[in-house]
Amino acid sequence: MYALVDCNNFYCSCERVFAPQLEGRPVVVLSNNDGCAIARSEEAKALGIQMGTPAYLLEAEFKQYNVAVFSSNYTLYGDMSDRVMKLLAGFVPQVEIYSIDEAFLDMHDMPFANLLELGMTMRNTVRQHTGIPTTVGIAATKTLAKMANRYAKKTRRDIGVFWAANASLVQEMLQFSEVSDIWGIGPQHTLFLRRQGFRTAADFIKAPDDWVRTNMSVVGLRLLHELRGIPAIEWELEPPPKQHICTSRSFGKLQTHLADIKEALCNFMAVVAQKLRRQQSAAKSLQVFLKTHPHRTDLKQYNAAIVVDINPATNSTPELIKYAVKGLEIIYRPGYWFKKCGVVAMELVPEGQVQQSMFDVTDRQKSKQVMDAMDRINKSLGKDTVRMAVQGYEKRYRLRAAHLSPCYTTNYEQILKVN
DNA sequence: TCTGGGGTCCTAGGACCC
DNA sequence: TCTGGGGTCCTAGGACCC
Repeated sequence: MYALVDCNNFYCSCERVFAPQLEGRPVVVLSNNDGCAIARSEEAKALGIQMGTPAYLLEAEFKQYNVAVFSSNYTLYGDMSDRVMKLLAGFVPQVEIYSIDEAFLDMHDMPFANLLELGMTMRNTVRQHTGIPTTVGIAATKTLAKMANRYAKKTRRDIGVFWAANASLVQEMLQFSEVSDIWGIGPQHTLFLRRQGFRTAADFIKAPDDWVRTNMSVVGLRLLHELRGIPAIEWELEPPPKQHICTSRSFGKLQTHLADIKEALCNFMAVVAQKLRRQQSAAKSLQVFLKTHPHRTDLKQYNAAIVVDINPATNSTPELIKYAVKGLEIIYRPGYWFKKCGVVAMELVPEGQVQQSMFDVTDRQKSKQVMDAMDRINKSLGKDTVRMAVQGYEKRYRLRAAHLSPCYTTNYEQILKVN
């Protein structure tokens, strides 16, 4: 058996933990740059506020219904997530952290008769220790556990747990779930399956293997098996090293000058470099890209990207910044208003196995020590304590974040005060 | 009068996830 | 004025090799 535990309206719930006066009030959390709604409390969902709606279209509604609006505060959500995951890990032998607000739990060695009770205990504990409400779905495979979780939300609101404990409960859940509700079935396959006459998951599991293989590839076939109760998706207990690492942002205001864009790009490059070091990888190439604003049809458009080879592979911030700037200078064109730029580290290799170049004059050992020291300082004293001069301090490009909450749990200056 | 077969690697594009 | 960001996996087709 597998359990899928997920945090209800996670970002909104995090904001509410530290602002309990918001209980009962609609809460919305906006994406980066305060662009669109990405998390909604139950009250906000009831108002009909859809996931992904641009914030500017919601302004009147926010005012009318006294919605509490927040910019996204990933530092806070990340820390709250760690706390939830640590608690869950105390209950079962294995936990796979699937996303910031979800985890698969290995229930195979747990006392079978009590799984529902176990689910409720976990849920209560997480709620009590972190303030975050969760929902638990328990079933024979990961895909069914996902479905059980959704089913719990729809039909077991009171206890917040659903266990597909026997064939008739599984069938009940499959019949309730539309094909579009299945984890792994997106808009394209939904359309296709509906046209073929499949409406619910219960319909879909009757489809012949060959037909599914032909029309939906091995991914679809795996899914089919999972829905029939045969596990086909492996545990992924520690995340494999990433194959690409990207950082990109929209600018708070459109930018046109190379110097400003360069400053932004250097900051993004520094973030990527740090992520590379954290997973002990080095990059053999970089992609740098730059875009104008696609929705501003009144302005000239220009989108460009370039791949820059790196030799030898590196994860040193100053070295990577040199390559990124080189790429930017090639693709940059004056006279445009740019909305976004970014950098992707590609062809990642383990940092210990970097092929040395004969002509390399850099002292790699020393450079690594400098980066280690920088990462340690930034970890203990806050990010960006030590930075490259080119990263600048102006941040003219910076994101809009007009409704940011304090970092209650990670910054002493911003800790909650109780009077 | 006529042009094999089998394999690998790379890339672009599609689909999906949170 | 105004629409996020960061990933994965799979497949088909082309280039190339022997």
